[in-house]
Amino acid sequence: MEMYNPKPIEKKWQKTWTDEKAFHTGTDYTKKKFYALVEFPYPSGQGLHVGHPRPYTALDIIARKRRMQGYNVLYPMGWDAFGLPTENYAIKNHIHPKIVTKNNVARFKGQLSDLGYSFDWDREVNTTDPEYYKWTQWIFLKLFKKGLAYKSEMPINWCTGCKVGLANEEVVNGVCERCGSPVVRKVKSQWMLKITAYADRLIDDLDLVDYIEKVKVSQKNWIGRSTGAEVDFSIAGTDDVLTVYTTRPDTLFGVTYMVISPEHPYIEKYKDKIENYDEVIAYREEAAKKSDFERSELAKDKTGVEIKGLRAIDPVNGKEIPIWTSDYVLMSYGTGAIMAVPGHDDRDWEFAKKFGLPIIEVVAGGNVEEAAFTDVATGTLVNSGFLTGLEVADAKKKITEWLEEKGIGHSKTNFKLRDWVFSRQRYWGEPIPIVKCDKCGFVPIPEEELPLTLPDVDSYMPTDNGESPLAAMTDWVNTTCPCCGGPAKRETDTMPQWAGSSWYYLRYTDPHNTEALASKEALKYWLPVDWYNGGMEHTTLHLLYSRFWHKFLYDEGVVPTKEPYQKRTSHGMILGENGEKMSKSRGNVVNPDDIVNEFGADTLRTYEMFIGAFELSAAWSQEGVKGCRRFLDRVWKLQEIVSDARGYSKELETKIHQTIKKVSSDFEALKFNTAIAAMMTLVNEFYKAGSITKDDFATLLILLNPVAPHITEEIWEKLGMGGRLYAQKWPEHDEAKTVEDTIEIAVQINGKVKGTVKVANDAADDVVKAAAHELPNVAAILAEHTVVKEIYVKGRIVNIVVK
RNA sequence: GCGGAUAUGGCGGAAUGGCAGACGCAGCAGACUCAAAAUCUGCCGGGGCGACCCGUGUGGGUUCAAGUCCCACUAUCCGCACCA
Repeated sequence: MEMYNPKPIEKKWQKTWTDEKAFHTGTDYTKKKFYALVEFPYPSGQGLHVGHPRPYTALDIIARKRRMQGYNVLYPMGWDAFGLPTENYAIKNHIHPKIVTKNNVARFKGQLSDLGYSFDWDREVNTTDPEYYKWTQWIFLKLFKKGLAYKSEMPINWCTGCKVGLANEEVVNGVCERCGSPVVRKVKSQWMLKITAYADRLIDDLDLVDYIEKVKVSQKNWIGRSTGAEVDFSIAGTDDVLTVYTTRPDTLFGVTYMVISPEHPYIEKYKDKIENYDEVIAYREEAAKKSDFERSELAKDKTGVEIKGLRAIDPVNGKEIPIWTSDYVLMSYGTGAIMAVPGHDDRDWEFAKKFGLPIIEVVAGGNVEEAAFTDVATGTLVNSGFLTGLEVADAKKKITEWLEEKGIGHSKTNFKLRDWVFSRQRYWGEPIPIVKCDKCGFVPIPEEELPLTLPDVDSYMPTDNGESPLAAMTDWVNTTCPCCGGPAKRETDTMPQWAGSSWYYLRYTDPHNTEALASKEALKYWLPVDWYNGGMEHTTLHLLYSRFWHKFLYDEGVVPTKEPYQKRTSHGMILGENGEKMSKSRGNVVNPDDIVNEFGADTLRTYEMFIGAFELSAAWSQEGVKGCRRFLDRVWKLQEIVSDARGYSKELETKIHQTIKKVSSDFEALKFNTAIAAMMTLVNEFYKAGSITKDDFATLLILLNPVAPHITEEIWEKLGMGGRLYAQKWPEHDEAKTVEDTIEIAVQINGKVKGTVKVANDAADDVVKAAAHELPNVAAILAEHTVVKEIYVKGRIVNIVVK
């Protein structure tokens, strides 16, 4: 028999599957459906990385299994192709991003094709295709018309050297990654999407879906819903109040100072009253150099400046307290001002200690001289006037009622979630379909004019003043107002990469539709996505943004479901051989092409699934790859022992049924490593038996087919099994046949294993116990001790407690 | 800082509270070979001649029984809103 040679086999079957339209998604909407989705890749210049095949293979296994189970399966693939790296590459090499993208996509597609995935390539989408982004723009217009897209002054990272806005990632330790110049925050008018309007539903509707728990937790934490109160503090000598948000209104009697963000408008408003204005402004300029992230870190050194000349009055006791400014208070959360309760908040405590501000205990239970006491479950109020003696929860309720009665505060739900900054001063993104007219303001372009295509430009560099490269295209920018017909200018910012990926799963259901983003029938049939797998790194933002858009489209009557994804799972990263993240600079990147060339695609697929627990990161091992190739070689050579009868019959039948059961359930639980281990064990058993029947082999081939589709299809054909393997029915196990005739029971004395006994699987309890007592070393111990207790766990263990 | 996760042989990892180390890699020994590779067979956590003893990051606890449950630590990794 010839040796297993994967290359021609894989090419042959990839071509056959394409010719036979084996994985073409049907449009018979009466058939039961299954929509499997993996995150579409960003087609980078580096080509495919061995991290990509992990999730793709996992859901390819599920998709292939579902087809064998009789489902109409949608398993699509596409390209999330707008983005910074392509644009930066284009700038550097003077190649149009369109061309760069086209080349990268071709490379990625070729590499993916070599891996034998069952994608329906007729449904390929590309976010940079005007026929695609036409609908991205259409969704934006809908949002705009509903008042969910608005302009606001937001800071950007501004490189003082390159004179361009930078992505957070391009800012390293406060300086520009490229030129090393300091980066400062510069305020710019930007498009925002009002995701906060959906904050409650984005949390509450998590009850409707089956996401792995840590994904739900990360969504909830990101949204960060908290309930507390807004409280007005009068400013001494003015009619004004300083409003703060607090989750601990119960600690109002413990307020010893207030802190406002360096950007707080009162600094300008009370410029004349502030005695040390210059010092305050100098501090603000210093703070502007730090990111929110750096600012909110619990740094050992808190910084801040007292605002002299401005004092606040605590509404509960009329005490006058100082107002400070510090960069740990962010303008972007709450009201940009806090009441400081150093006795019961860690950051306030640090600050008070550093600047010698008083600390008052108002909740008993800790030692506020040592540390802030923040436990809300056990504390009782002290030194708190009418709140003294109450539990924290009751005090919160009572003080909130009191504040509302007096008209100086009210309960308030707050979210950490902020509105979505939707503008980018970049070329390679979807143009925002808005024009600005001096008379009419911001005017949406008419829907029938979509797509608003990106004009070709020669230079993709942002302009010196921080505008998008599109701003330099005067022919394109100058237009007429769709409303009044007068002169108007186009919006020159583009959308972020998140835009295209927020709705791509909808387009797959009907990718060539020219009338709508997808037909009602297609959406009704295919939604929701049954199973969406992606990286943990996308489980907060991408998932949140696409859920937000979906909910909006649901409100608009465009989609029929409240949630886009019924089930969400996540995979771990593939690390380099040294256990570090794979990267060019570390020199530990493994290219899947090399593995396919040397061992074959089936080996790569098998290894990626065998490497470890799917949800955990795993280090690559070239030696481990060899082991998987060896396994496939052994499967191939099973052809030599096929005969009319099995070597041993009953035991092998039991093993086969156990394997069907385990592989079927392990695939569903994403436990591919143990499923493959079980198939390896079965192959070992086949060899031990010496001979197997065609049917035995057929069962193994079907089970292994989703993992290693080419080799199994080839053997299927060579054995003359009839038809195509991909079109076979998934096997069912017979529960009765999974039970072994005799079982081994461990025998323990005081929890220590002393030996095992073999008994019939239906042996009565006392028979098993008697057998256990007869074990020589057990009998010896029993002769010298008294039995206190004896436990028999059926089919597992006997534990005899003696003294 | 905030949020999430992880820790088991030389390595990747397995184990509904019930025989720790399945399966694979590496290693060792043997078979085949002039030889090597490949393949096949056996061994393979540590200590001890042995009966046995020790062993799942650390320290406590619950239980007849703990890698698994509880409490307190330690270390490492990932994300943090303009990377995707």
